[in-house]
Amino acid sequence: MTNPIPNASATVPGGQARGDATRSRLLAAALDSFAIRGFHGTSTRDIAQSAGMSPAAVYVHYRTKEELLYALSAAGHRHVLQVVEEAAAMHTAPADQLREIVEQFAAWHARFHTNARVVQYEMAALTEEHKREIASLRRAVEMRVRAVIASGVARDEFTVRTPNTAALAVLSLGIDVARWYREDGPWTPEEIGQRYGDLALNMVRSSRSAC
Amino acid sequence: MTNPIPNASATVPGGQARGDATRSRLLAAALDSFAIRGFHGTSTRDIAQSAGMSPAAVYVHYRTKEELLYALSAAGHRHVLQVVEEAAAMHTAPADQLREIVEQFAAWHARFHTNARVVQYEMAALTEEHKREIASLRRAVEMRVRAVIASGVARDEFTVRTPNTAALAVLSLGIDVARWYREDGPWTPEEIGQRYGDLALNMVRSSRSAC
DNA sequence: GTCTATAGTTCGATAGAC
DNA sequence: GTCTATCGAACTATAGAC
Repeated sequence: MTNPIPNASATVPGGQARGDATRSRLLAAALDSFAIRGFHGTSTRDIAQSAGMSPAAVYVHYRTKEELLYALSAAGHRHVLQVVEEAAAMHTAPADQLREIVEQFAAWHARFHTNARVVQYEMAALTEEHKREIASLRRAVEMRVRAVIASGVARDEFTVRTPNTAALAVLSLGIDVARWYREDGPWTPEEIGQRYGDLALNMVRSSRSAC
Repeated sequence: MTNPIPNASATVPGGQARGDATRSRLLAAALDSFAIRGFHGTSTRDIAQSAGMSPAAVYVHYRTKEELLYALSAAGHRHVLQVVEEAAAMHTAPADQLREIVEQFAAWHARFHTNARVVQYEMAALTEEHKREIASLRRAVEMRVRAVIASGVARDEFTVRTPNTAALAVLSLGIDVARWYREDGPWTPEEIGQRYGDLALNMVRSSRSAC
């Protein structure tokens, strides 16, 4: 799995390679600050200093601070949607699909927790137009999870009585990982994914109804 | 259930009643702004204007903007801990206790979603000392949920293999309500509580193991 | 306890040299 | 594309009159 932030060093030689590398450094610096202090708690001077350049140099690459946030939010949202789509495509049985989706979704929020914090908690700082664009990516993720749960219910493999609420709930499990995850914590992203995948399957298969 | 923000109108006549009423107005104004724009996205001028006073008048009642945040965060945390303790005390069977806790916890995050947002997403803006004090209240909530799940596992009423992860997960369900809840949404806080209570019970009683 | 006025700092963003 | 220098606005918080 690749990093959600496009890296200039992966682009073809020549062309915009050097400029792209600087943009990547800026994105990485902004991501760290936004994740720790939030968009409004971060100054453009903070970002410039982390990226090793003057405050003015930032504006050669991004016209506003919000544009930096948008680039990070969009890249993260597109990446997480791709991860969810690929997880669903790996299986045909709804139970396998749901487990895989939750596993990858939760692991993503741990592995890329700084980007995940920006994705999940800084949407309010986007311009209205950017907010709308991001919202459609989020809708796509939710619809994918709803479809998997609905198909499991239709096949009588899931017994949950409120499938759309269950979709929201399994997404909440993964999203909240971005809030509490610490790199020096006791679990790896993969372990978190596995445990949450199990719990999510339990959620949609009520023990009462199944017995 | 009372409001998490202490209201001056409930205090005895005389004494600090008038001053308390002004403090309550300030707290309410700060809460609204912090919930929508975040601590760093809110200026003391915003708060003063919402409360109908001059920017300078704020400082008669609170010495810093952070002190306002701390008052809101502490009141919210103390309230949610009380709600969880009372929910646990209502029952003796772990299944009933867990359902009641999750029901009340999730409903609280919907009913008091502005306070919940401050409680869950603005901790980083507190001073180190205030952060430590709040952290101990949060620990108390988590330990209470862990104890209920552990007792259900000990009695073979719950079959979950990772009880502490399950405790974290059921709390995540409730906490994330603060992020997505809208007052004009399709569900009442009570409905959310009931549905999430069901889902949480499913989580700790794996259908596979039970059958 | 409220106000007007403002000190002193920091903010986002720009100008212009190299 | 980077820098130094800075503009104009907004910020937290305080001073002092009433």
